[in-house]
Formats: sequence, C-alpha cells, structure tokens
Amino acid sequence: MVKTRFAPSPTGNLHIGGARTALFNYLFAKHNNGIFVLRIEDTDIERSKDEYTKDILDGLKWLGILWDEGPFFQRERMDLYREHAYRLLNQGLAYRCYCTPEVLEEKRKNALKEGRKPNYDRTCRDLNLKDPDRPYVIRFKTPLDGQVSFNDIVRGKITFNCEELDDLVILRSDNTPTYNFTVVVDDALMDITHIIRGDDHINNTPRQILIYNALGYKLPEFAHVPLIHGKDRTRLSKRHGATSLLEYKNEGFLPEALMNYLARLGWAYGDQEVFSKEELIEKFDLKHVGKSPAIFDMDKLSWLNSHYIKTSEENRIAGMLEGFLVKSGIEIDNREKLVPIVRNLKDRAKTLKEMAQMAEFFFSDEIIYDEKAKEKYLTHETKKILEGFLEGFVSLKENDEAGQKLLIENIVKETGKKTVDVVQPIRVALSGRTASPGIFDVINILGKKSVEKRIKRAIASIG
RNA sequence: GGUCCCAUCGUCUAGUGGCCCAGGACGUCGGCCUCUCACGCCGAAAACACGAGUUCGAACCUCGUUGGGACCA
Repeated sequence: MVKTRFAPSPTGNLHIGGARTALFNYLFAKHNNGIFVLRIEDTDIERSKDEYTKDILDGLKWLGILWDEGPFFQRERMDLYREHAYRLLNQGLAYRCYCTPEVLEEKRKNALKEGRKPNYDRTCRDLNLKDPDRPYVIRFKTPLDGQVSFNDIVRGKITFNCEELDDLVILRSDNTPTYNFTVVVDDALMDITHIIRGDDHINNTPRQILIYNALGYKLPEFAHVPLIHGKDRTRLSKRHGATSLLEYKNEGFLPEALMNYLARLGWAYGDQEVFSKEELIEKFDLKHVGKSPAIFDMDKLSWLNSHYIKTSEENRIAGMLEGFLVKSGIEIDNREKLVPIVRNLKDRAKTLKEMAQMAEFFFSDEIIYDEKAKEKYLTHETKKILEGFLEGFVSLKENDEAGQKLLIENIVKETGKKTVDVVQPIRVALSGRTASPGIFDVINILGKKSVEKRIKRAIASIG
C-alpha cells in the first residue's frame, strides 16, 4: 500500500512551492490507490503559529487536496521521539554529550580558522559519561567512514561520504527532539512508503537513512522534486509576492486552474496542457518530474485561469462572481442578471476579481463615467446621437434586439457616421467606459427602463 | 568556503543514438474577424550553455569547462 505525506511546519503560510509538493504527494498516492497523510511539524514552538496551521489546512482544502489521515501534530508526539532517542542511547547507537555551547563554538571557530570542517569533534562519543548534575544532549553515532547512497526516484543514485556527516544531535538538552529525528520516527511509524519533498532536503536524506537503519525501520523510497523559483531564479519566498496560496483565491483564481498549473510546473505528460483533477490522478507519475528548478510564470497561470473561467458551468462562476461583487461593496439588485453577465464576461476576464470590476456598472444606474471616455464620447456633438437613440428606443418593446439593430443602423444612415461612432457614445452612456460586452448584450441585460434612465442621465450630464 | 544537485526557445516543457536543420503551450510580434474590449482563427520570430571524446551517426552516452541552485557553515 502506497502511503505519502505532506509535512509542513506552521511557521509560515502555505505558499506555491509547498502546495505543489503537497499536490505531488496527493497525486502519487491517489494514482496508486494509496493514502495521503497530513502531518504538521510544529516542534518549533517559538515560530509555529495556529494561524499558519489554519492557512495551510484552508489552502489545501481550497485546492482540493484532501488528506486521508491526520492532521497529526508533532507536539503531541514528543514522548515518542524521546523514547526512540533513549532506545538508541541504550543500544549504544547514540551517546550523551556534555560539551557546552561555549566550548562547541570555540572549537568551531578554531576549526574554521585552521581550514578544517567545523564538524563536532566527537569528544564525548566514546566517553560513556553519565553525570546526573550536568545538562547533556543526545547525539547520534554516525559511522566514521563508508558511504550512504540511495536511489532517488527523480534524481537517480545519490551518494554521500559518511565523513561529511556530523554526529548530529537528536535530543536537545531541554529534552526536545531535532528535526531530522522526528521526521524519521514519524515517517517510520506512519508507514510512509514514498517520501516526496523539495530537493532542499537532499542533504538531510543520508542522515535520515542512517537513523532509519539504527532504529531498525524499513527504508522508504525517496523522490526529491526541484524547488520553484521566482523570476530572479532563487527559491520562491515572501519577496516574490504571494505569501499564501489563499491570496490566489482572493485574486479570483479558480482552484482547478491552480492545480493544473502547479502540476504542469515541473511535470509533463507529452504535449498536454489542460488536465482535470481526475486526469492528473490517472496520469501523474514521478518518472516524468523534471530535475531542474522551474520558474513561476504568472502569465501561464492567468491563461489557464481564463480557460477554466470560459469552460466552467456559468452558474458556478456566477455564484463566485457574486461573492467578489459583494466584497467590493456592490449591491446586487437582481440576481437574475448574474448568469447573463457571466456569459458575456467569461471570455473577457482573466480572473473573477477582474470580472467583478467589469460587471460593476450593471448594478447601478448612477454611472460613474471614466473621465477620458466622457470627454471623448459625451459631447455636444454626440448628444444628438443619444437623443436620437432615446427617441427611437422608448417606442421599442423590451428585448427587441432586431429593433435595436435597426435603430442604430438608421442613426448611422441619417448621421452619415460610422457604426463605431454611434455605438461608442451609447456604450459610455450605459457603462461609463469605452470597453464593454457587445452593445446589444449590455442593453438587454440592463433592461429597457435602466437603459432609458442611463441615456437620459448621460444627456443631462452633457448639459 | 564545504557538500550535493541541475543545465532544450524569454517561461513551462516534449525528446532516453538515426523519426529533430528539434515538437507543443504561455508570452511576444503581424494578420483576419469586429460596435469597443476581449474571445476565436491564421501566421512569424524564438532554444539543444561551451569544449573535447565515444560512434557510421549525438539534444540524447563519457569527461572537462562555465553558469545556476539548494543545504551546511
């Protein structure tokens, strides 16, 4: 049974990189009919915050990455780590180290000065000390020589010399376990079969393998996926913009667009670009994950988002649009309008937020004219056009699009102007802007009364 | 600085010795459509980091160089 996990520290929001790692774990598990576990690594009490945990859980749920087990919290499992640490101690695979931080720092400095590696010099390794009055840490006995190598599913064989590895601390003097130790204990106890994580953990892997072996647990498979980089080609971080995945939600992105984009970032399935969640589960594999870091590209995300806006159920988009409108203080007088509005705006908007901005004018007859638009199209010259339009329009029935077309054609003929010069003033009168959906769509979504009101108001504004 | 990793169009990538004078997508540019803005459609420019080697043949294999990144300090 395949079992994967996503194990974030709640020391920050769920960002794009974390979300992708979670997604790969999720897709791999689901592809293999396996289990996906969520574990919160909150042992760093100083920096861990509940708000971050919430952001992570909410972000995953929004994306549609649902975990089968958990969330487990490491803070609740401290006894387990201590037990394991003492087990290694009792078996002679770890030792008490009484070196003080001051001494260690001194040694480190000297080593650096003399050009040696600043590793711990293993003073206490074979002393077998046991002093009840002095504080100590427990260190892991790393083999003095030999190699550790593993077959990474995406990287292939990776080898480290044990000499490079330290006798790392597994339990601090305050009785708290360290990162590399808790990870192994948890992954082993939770029966994780495949560890899929960012390649910033490659260097931790040999230490963890040694701990697995010492503890006598079965090794999992490892797959290190490249990190996502910003435009400057460094690891994605706060200064690259969005710090939480949920910001994309607030900006009007659809979760399926994010999921699709994230999956294709560093992974490919031939030439295919668009994938549903089900397709991703069916087609995802670690073998086609690339080895080099990928740069986050907002343009492509936007393109996918507009694709999903165009192809989603209009009702669903309308529901989400309503939320964005309400959020920007728009009063929705008539919810019947929402679906027709979506139908006309879905090809034009890249995000729901953008769509809400484009839709605002439908909801209030008190149009605020764009300054330049008014200056150009609401003039004494165009006043006649508006008056002519209004005169003809009042006698038309509701939603008589053929009649409306004829009316405009007639004005074009009578004035000798181009169609565009007749339509634009009307557009500005109705929407306040020079760009909008087709003029007849605007007219018929607004309805006869509203159109008349807005034309009159525009005429009045010219004075 | 040490260790490890990576290297195809601006970006995401296809490509595992001949199908590749390198394919798709985003973006860019040009055109068509058109009541505006979009959408859509058509077209164009755009890459195998460099140098050796292996081979009849290399984007694909080997070595080196350069560049980039991550971790540790």
